[in-house]
Amino acid sequence: MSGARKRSGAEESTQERILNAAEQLFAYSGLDGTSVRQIADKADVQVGLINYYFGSKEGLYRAVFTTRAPVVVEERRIGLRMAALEKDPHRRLELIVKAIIVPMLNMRSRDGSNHFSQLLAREPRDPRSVERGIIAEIFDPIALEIIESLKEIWPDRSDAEVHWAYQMIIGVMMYIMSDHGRISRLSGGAADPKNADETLRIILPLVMQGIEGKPTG
Amino acid sequence: MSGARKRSGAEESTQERILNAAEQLFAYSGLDGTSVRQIADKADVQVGLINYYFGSKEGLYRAVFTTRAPVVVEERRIGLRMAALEKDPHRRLELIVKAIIVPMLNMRSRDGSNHFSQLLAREPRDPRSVERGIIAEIFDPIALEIIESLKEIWPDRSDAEVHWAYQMIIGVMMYIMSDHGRISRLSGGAADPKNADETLRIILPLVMQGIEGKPTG
DNA sequence: GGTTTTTTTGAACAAGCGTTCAATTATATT
DNA sequence: AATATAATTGAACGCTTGTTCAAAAAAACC
Repeated sequence: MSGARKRSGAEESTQERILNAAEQLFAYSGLDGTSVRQIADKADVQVGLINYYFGSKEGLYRAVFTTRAPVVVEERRIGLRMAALEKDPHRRLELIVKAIIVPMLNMRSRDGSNHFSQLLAREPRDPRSVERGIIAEIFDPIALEIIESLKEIWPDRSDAEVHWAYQMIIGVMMYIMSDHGRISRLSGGAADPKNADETLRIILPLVMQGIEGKPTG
Repeated sequence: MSGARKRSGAEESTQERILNAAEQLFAYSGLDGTSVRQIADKADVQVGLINYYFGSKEGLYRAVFTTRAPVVVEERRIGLRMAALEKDPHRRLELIVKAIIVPMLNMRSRDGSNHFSQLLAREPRDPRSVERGIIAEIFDPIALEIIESLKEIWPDRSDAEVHWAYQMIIGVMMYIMSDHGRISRLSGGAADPKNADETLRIILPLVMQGIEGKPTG
């Protein structure tokens, strides 16, 4: 039954197998909709090992984020540093927006963690996410860095204006990342977020125009 | 124990009490995170009555949508008809965008159904929502009507462009509706979607500018 | 006022849940 | 080779899950 256990040279550790299975199932069915036994089955592992390695089901949930999220955060940080080198405000802004969106699109097409983007889009939409504090812990710091970068471009804008602009970028991106076929269904296939390049090409000017004009007055 | 059972003249029926309790709990904990016993307790009702009236837990979940959603859909339809009377393209577009956003904001501040907006923002973010088909059944028709209205304003835009513009409006709105304090937390209270008027005042120009410029070229 | 239908009760059902643990096997250390 | 540590097994724990159902109460009907 074990199937793909010791296939290639680089074999997965037990923890990794559990994390991969958990990522996939949590992304599809959520924290409550996934049972530890489902995860254990998919990982080809005994149920007890989940508690042995991760303490609890929620511990495993948290572990998925702490192992996967740093990749996105680091990519964003690099993009932000590159943006800081650009003098032209318009181009600088575009680089900042790209620093936010591109790591997310990358993750979607990356082999090992294509499910994590769904999970990540899902988590902050859950009211109980606030209690867990995962998003606050992992993503608030980089979010504040991004907002600081935006403030440098817009010294005349108020805090609220900058924050709302930021939220608009995140909002559009998150919405598209968490789409499960409705966009394609409604448009008869004309618009499809599965295509990463196309999505960026369309979304970028939409977002740029939205946030670049002076909001009030 | 029963508490607020036969208080005022207009007393709630058993079904209504179950629906209200379900709406609230589903909004906060999701379909899987809510148990029928929690709902029964909150509604001050026997567990069996949920299956008696709604067949199953998912039947109740579905019933919450079919009883609450038509209000939003109808408000949008009315807003769309009003927009059709406006000749100026810019103002027409603004009325269409308002027809999308305002019913959602209204629902948030309405007494009986303030939790439904959270539930509604949550449902399409669940991958299994596609299997349930609730969103497709209830909201696809009005969505297509809105897109048709947009096409009338933009006869030169491609299907994909119009659909992406529509998705951007919905995306920003949904993101803000499903926020659970992060926007306020990050901005130190400067930006807070709890304030409906303020939210519309800020979001409207952001979205308008985003979709009004010609996307490609 | 008696009869039929609807609603409510209270309890039970089997199945699944997350977690624990002693016993066993494998790996690393000395 | 003997010992100590880590990983895995297999089964059990108590509890909650959604659903069912016969019996009792209430409401509607003729």
